[in-house]
Amino acid sequence: MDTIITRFPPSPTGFLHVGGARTALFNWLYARHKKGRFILRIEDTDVERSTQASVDAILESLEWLGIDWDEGPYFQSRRLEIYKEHIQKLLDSGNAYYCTCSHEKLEDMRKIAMSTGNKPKYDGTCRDKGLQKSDSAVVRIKAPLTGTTIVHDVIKGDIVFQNTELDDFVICRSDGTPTYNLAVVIDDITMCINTIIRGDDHVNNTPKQIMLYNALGVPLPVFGHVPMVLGSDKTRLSKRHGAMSVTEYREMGYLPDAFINYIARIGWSYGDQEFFTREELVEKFSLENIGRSAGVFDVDKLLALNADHIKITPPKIITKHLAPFLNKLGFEVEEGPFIEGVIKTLNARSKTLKEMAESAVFYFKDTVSYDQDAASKFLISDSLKTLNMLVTLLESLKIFDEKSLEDIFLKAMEQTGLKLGKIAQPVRVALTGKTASPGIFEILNVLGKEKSLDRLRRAVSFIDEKGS
RNA sequence: GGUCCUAUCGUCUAGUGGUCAGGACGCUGGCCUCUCACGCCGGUAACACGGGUUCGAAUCCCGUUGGGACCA
Repeated sequence: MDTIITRFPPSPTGFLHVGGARTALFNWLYARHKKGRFILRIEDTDVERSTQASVDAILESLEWLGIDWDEGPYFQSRRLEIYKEHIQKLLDSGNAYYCTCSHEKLEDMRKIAMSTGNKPKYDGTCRDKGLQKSDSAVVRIKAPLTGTTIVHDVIKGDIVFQNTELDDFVICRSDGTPTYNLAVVIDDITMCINTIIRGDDHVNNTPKQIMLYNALGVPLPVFGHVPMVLGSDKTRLSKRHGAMSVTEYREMGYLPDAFINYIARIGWSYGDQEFFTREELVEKFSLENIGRSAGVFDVDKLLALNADHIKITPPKIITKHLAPFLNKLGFEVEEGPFIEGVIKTLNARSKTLKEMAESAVFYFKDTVSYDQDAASKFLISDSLKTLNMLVTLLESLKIFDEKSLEDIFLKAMEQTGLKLGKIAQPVRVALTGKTASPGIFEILNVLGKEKSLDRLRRAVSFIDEKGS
């Protein structure tokens, strides 16, 4: 079998959005699964709206998602000569012709067609005139007048279009620039793309493109149109549905692997499986399992998947992703056992990295700030005796690990006759300032003897001061 | 308006003529427990509608309705 070659061709007119990311992902997954090639092409023929900033944003997003490309990025704006060459070929072979119909004439044509209830399409005035090139001439394709054009879609099945619905569309404007469909087809042909997976907003372009392949005498690629990703109200995803740019998801604290896991599962499935690592996605992806109907983007589900990925991702890797969030809160992160220990106490408790960073703050602060309610409830004179006892017991502790810490608390329970529940809360507030936190043995262990003792002593003096 | 696509719990989906219509998220009851979580056990909830085809349809066909996209 031939090498599978797929591509992702974004227009640099904005950031990479969720739908585009999924299209890129599907093409990438398919290429990787088939050990083929994945090509990135920037469709920047719309000079007015294309910006370098958008190109940068798109590349940055793809990199974050871990979608790498084997060729490119190619830029359409630098390929004008190639398009011209092929347009000339079409002209030479009689499959295209020059047309000098004016805008006004075209407009009239459209109005008449509409008023008589017909389709607004070019009537073929110049089709057989054999016109030569001139300043105001555009180039039109000579479309078949009868019959049907069938799109053999691997996802949707055969889609039949009546050729009478199509017309001699323009492939080259009077200024010599190619139109969208022409440029796409020439690019796909010259880049040897044999599998085109794209959003189903492109299905109506496909018959036109097939006509171009036929006119050029080039075999058709495999087409697959994936259904759209919609917002919660089932309309096209837009700002009012929340974040659209994939970089926003990075900023909200999602792991790239969780994000691709989630977007892959909109429209694609593998039996009952919900959770996939990147490797599993590559291994199990197939075009056959892409569904036919549009899917709604559900943040809750993304969140749940993110929590699952955070749970199973090794702390060392989480460190890299978490660091920027901690930095933003004003803390420097040093790779190593401390931060990894912190992560181990928090990874089952965090749905996002942002949330994890916020929960980790108490580990980094030199002096913990007590929540008012927590302090007034637990840092009270009743707790003084236990707190002091724990300080003494901890001071004498040689080996500071979770096991011996637990023994210490057992001892304190015996001596005070209190249950762990009673003892734990004041300690928790002393250590974290809050009533909700990871387990106290874990925290003590991560903090280490000195910091732990500091915090307990400070709680003691806090109570003393308050009492006097 | 025309063309095209589409229709299983609120959401993502499994299902390919015979299943108590399964899973996940959400919501919810309980267990576990040093708090909060995690985890575990249970519950809630769907085949859009109407005709066919068939001994039998979520599954096949045709309409209707709904949703979406594209073109203008």
